[in-house]
Amino acid sequence: MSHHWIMARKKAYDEQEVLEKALGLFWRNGYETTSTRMLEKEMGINQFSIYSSFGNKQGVYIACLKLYKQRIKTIVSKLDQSAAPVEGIKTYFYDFIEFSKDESLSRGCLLTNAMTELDSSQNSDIQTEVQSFIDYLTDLFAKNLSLDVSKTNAQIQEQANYLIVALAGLSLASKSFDQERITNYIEHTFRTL
Amino acid sequence: MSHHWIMARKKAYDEQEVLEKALGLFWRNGYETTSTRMLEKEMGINQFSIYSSFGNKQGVYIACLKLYKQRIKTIVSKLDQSAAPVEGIKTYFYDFIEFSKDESLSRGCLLTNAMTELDSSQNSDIQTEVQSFIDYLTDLFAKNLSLDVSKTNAQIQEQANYLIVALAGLSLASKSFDQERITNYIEHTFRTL
DNA sequence: ATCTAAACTAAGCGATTGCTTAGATATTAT
DNA sequence: ATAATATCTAAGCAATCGCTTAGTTTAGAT
Repeated sequence: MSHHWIMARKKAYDEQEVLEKALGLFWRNGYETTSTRMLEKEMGINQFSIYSSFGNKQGVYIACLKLYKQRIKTIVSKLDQSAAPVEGIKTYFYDFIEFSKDESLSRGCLLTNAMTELDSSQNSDIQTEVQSFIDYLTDLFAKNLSLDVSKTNAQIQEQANYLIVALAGLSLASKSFDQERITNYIEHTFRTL
Repeated sequence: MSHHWIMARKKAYDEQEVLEKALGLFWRNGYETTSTRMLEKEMGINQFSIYSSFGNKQGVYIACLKLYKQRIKTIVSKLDQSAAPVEGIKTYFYDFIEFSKDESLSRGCLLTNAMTELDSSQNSDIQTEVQSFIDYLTDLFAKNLSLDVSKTNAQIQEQANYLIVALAGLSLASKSFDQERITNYIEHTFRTL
């Protein structure tokens, strides 16, 4: 019993590295449309390896959602550190558009896409993953809005709620409408704040 | 050649009637998730009948899109006939929420759902079907806004563009956010107009 | 009554889905 | 070297996909 056999062979791939590839695939195609064969091809590893690393298809997807959150942290923390009330959020909107751009068209937000595509009754793990980010971002919006000391708490909550819905809407709209309409939408959105 | 054999046996179902069932299914589940077996069960007719009436799965879907347009005409024509600038559109937003409600949660807009789910490069027939409605509705918005004679043409175009994006956003948001947040969003949306 | 053909039922088509498994290969501790 | 075992390849699993087809039933035209 004194001898234990740990690691008989090294993994030929880096889990984080192949996840990046999977993220790109899911982001472009959505969950259902992406098959395990496509994942296999894109990630460059065998199905066996995928399942041994992530359990199942949903496991890969959830790992991608977490990676996505990590990736978007760049612009989120920029918002977090902004000292400009309202303007910081507006900048986040534009940063988001840039962040989710793929060639000419946008892929939208992976989290919003997940929310739209997957039934809310099923896939509660995914739903939790999305909801927690929404709540977190709403709080950040509220925090930024409260930099304007003339606003009441009630106003702040109302405006933060408004903006998070507007952002979700923007995510969808950016996938179908042209840049001019999007810019017009953002500018109009912030006109009341 | 003088005799021609028209109709050897009557259809046991009404095409419009079974389409209503299919519409409900597609609206709840989306295109990909809805299988031909599910359609068979819901429509109450055999796959053979489905394919002989509508060609293929996409044929059923497109017929449903057209039926949907027909159904939503109730609230669209209400907007068309409205003499109240801005307020008529706001009413349309609320009417739309009511129209797409299923029990407690919304199913969103079938056309917007189609736009989101289906790749814009593929399914050009579907894309055309959706786009024509968007253009039509944008024109109606512009027409309503122009009831306010103090607005310039440029303003009208800008605001109509803003509102159509906001409506698409609302369609998505209504599927995930609670009624209070939705109401708050609509009220805020119309504050600048 | 008989012929013709559209509308039905039910079985089945090849392709693809998510996932597993048998067996070869590589790496580490003894 | 040898034994042990995690990781690989590649084939294959049952289930489901969109769609078709063979064969029966029903109805109108003669």
